[in-house]
Amino acid sequence: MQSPQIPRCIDRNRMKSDKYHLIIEAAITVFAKQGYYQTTVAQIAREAGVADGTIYLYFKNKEDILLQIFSFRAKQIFDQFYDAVAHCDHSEEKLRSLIRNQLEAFQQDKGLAVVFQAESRQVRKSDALTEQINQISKQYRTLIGEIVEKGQEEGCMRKDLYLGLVKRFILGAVEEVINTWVLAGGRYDLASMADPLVDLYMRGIGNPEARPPQ
Amino acid sequence: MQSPQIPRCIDRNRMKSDKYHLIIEAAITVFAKQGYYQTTVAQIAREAGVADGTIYLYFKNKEDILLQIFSFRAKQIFDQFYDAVAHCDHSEEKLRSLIRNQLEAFQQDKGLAVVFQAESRQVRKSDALTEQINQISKQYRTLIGEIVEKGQEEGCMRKDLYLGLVKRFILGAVEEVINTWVLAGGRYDLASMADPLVDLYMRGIGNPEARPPQ
Amino acid sequence: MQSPQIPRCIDRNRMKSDKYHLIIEAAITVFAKQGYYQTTVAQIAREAGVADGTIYLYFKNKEDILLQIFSFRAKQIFDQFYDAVAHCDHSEEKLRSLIRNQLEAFQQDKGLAVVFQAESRQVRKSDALTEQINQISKQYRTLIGEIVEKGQEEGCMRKDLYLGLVKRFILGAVEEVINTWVLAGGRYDLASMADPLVDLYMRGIGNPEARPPQ
Amino acid sequence: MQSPQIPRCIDRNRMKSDKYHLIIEAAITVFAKQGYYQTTVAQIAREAGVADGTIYLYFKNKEDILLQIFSFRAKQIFDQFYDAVAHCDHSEEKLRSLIRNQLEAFQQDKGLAVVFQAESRQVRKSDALTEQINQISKQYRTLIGEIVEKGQEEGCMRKDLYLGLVKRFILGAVEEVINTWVLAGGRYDLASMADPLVDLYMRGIGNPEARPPQ
DNA sequence: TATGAATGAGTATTCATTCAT
DNA sequence: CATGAATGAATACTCATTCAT
Repeated sequence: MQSPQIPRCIDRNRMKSDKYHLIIEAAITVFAKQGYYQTTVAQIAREAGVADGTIYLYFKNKEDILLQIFSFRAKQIFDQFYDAVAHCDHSEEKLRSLIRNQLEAFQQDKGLAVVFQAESRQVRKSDALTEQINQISKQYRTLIGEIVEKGQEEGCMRKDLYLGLVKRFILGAVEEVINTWVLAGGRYDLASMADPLVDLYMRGIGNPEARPPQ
Repeated sequence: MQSPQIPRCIDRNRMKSDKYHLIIEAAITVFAKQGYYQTTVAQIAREAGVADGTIYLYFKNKEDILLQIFSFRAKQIFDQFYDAVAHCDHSEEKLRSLIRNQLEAFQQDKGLAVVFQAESRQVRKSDALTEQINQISKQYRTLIGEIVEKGQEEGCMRKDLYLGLVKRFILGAVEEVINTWVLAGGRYDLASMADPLVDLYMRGIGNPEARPPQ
Repeated sequence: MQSPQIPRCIDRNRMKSDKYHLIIEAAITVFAKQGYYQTTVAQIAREAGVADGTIYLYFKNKEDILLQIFSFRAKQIFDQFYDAVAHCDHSEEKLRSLIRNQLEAFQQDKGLAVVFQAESRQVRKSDALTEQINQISKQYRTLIGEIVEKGQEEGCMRKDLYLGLVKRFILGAVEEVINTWVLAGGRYDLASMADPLVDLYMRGIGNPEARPPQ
Repeated sequence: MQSPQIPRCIDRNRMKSDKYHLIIEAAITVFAKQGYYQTTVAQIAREAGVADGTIYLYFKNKEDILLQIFSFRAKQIFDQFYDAVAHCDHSEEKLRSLIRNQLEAFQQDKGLAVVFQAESRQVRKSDALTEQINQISKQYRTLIGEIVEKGQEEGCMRKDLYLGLVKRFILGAVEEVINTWVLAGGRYDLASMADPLVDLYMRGIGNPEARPPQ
């Protein structure tokens, strides 16, 4: 489950004390509190309990820390999503599982959620970072797209849908739900919103009784 | 082109030469391109064609420029929304009008859209700014809430809805649609997505045929 | 005599108070005392009586200061050499005038002499700097070469000379004389060594009496 | 603290594997390429194939490496000079031998030549280093002085010479010849310049035919 | 001895802000 | 009002040196 991609680190027991993760976690904490640009490298170092210079043994520069957060931690999370989706048969179940997993993941690591929400929208800090972010969200959208297409095959989802829009529709709503939770200080149960949200995805807000069956 | 609502400014002749708007527009342009923190005051000044020091005759500091963008320009826009909504009878029409207006507004001023998308998610630059942003989005959510409640009264919207979630559901989706358009470089017609999007809001992605009528 | 090449500076009266020269002189002083690498930009600023940031209004970076010293100040000096040489008829007089001028110039600005001696030998700080230094010394060697060739025509200098070696022979000796003077703290009259040195150039150290006239 | 005078080390087997020389040679190589201040201790360590910390088992600090290069390697070389001079009878031969030896020595170790040329001119890195450099060049000048004085006794050198100037005259010329060779990338035969150079020392560039015999 | 991860003091450079003109 | 030269506090990053292993 844990990150096998860490450079020059094989021993699983050492991993927890590894400075790399210490710094990553510290950075998430401070980025979440103050934002990337408002955070100094010295603050990350202090939070991690290491010297300023130590950070540069594990990261190329300040931006690289953010890049690693996105590439390493995000991948960890999105792998979970894939697993969760794979274990469901029905496409509506897949969607429900995906949304619940996403809400749970962010609920478990609020700091990471904050960093994602805040920094991924920022304009290009660098090409590498932009690309990383784009790649992640593209993967996510692809996953949603696959679920919807499967749902159309199964007949439980409408066939007259512009897929690109559906993806944004789903992604945007769940992100806003997370965002609101983040801005509220994470004080309520985020995961419990999965089912009502999926209900909205599926049925919308319109009242079918009021509509003449077309 | 020039903003008629400047407080403490009555003389229309002076207004055109007013540096205030020049700087606001320049700031939006540069913030949109580079983000708030990556932008220097000198860049804004150059873009506006004024001296660095001149900016401090109109704005308290760099952050105040962003604050003014949110408070002044945003209010301008959201006033339009209110008007648009007020001219519709039916609540679904109100929602449709709101979404279309929002997409049109951002399509007309892509720079502003970018700044909104990017900077409003950033954690506290200052209390004043955070408050400003919160106030705007609260107003917007209130507007949506009113529309939905009216729709429930009219019977065209489901009554079994958690209103807080519906607001995020609508807001998140439209923002993501805008965001995608921004990231794509604003190269397609954004406003045309209003109707399909509202259709998704109303009907969701589920296929009612496949559901046993409950 | 004064630098007409200063950017955006036409008024000759303002020139003396110009920060550019203030910083150049300060840098020469501090570089001379401590060497380029041992000198901090803050020290130059303090010596010049300006703020640290002011330096970057006139110079691209620390290295650019050294580059300007070489390109601007050195050219000033070498122009003098050309003048001095041009005013002499006889080639031995030209050589004598050149050497005396060089010794006088460095005597008048010991700091500059020190910087030249110390930093011009250093390996490539940058391509621009290396090129600048090479260009200067090449000009100087060309000047010497012309004098020697003229001397050969006039018959007062030997014709069986490898010109490249002669240049180094002359240049090296005078530089070493300057260098010794610098290391001795500049406490004796440098210019007075011109005539004895040229005597050595012309006659060498050998005793012609002891030689069988060939 | 360790090993200041390696030459006295008798055990030949230890010497070859001795890290001390490995590091000295590595340092010369890297100093030659980049200059003292531009070189990091880590680079020397990598070039020597040892760990960074190992260097501090053999040298007090970075500067001590340079000090050792000057004191240890330079002495090695200047001992050769003494030998070479001692084996000549005639003082002109001594001078010739000295110059040829110097050129040969530097030709054989271009790196060392570069380091000498570049770093010895630098202003005080430390008192110990300055003193070391001064001592070496003083020894060299003393040697030259002795040769010249002997030449005066023998009658083959002029007696009307200011000895201090003669020393600089000889030293400067040969150093410039070396310097030029270094800057040219060491691509031609340096040692072959010894005889023409000594010819210049002895006879100068003047044409005795043109001079009225005094 | 040998290692190399960790340290943290030191520095070049940027940039929001001021103020004399 | 307008300017833009000057300021100097703030900060990312480097690298000589140490020390636990």
